[in-house]
Amino acid sequence: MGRKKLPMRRIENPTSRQATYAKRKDGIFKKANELSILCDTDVALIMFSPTGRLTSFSSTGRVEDIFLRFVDRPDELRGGYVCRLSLVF
Amino acid sequence: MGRKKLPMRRIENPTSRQATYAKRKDGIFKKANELSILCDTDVALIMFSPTGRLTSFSSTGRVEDIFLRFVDRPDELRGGYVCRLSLVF
DNA sequence: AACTATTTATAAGA
DNA sequence: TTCTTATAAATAGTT
Repeated sequence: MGRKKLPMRRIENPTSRQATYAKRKDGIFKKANELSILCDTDVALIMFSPTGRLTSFSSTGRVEDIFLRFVDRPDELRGGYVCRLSLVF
Repeated sequence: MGRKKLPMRRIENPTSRQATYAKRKDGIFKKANELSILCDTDVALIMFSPTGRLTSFSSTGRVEDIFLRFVDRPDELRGGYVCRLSLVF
């Protein structure tokens, strides 16, 4: 989106990187919130900013509660994807 | 987005709810992946489908690794938001 | 599973 | 830094 298409790689300029983080953090937050409401499902989200600040979101109770439901499942039922390894968009 | 604006409440029709979940799950996945690449930062995401299936994403290593960095912080530094309580969009 | 009309997110710019 | 806006991207309803 936006005036130009952003190449999908690390933004080298620290000011731009932080600015993009601030905007996209809000966006993904909103998406997580909407997903949990529209689909009546549980979502947990943990994000660290480029400067190390933490933001977390949980659709219900605490992040820990949702995380516990995650660790209770065997690996093969965790639906796990790791960035840059098995994810290609 | 889409042909009509969706009211921000639970989608009652189970087929529509699952269809919307499938689309938006992919979208938020993509956003999480892009955020971690563009801003060179860590992101973890856990989502349950309306039928209980789990999907997880981690920008680095395992979800557990990022979660451990979360629990290591005192509450006031966790940047926590809970849907429908402190979040208003 | 694809399509496309619309809505939404956001990169630059002010 | 907060606001604007041109453009890219996501997606609701449809086929």
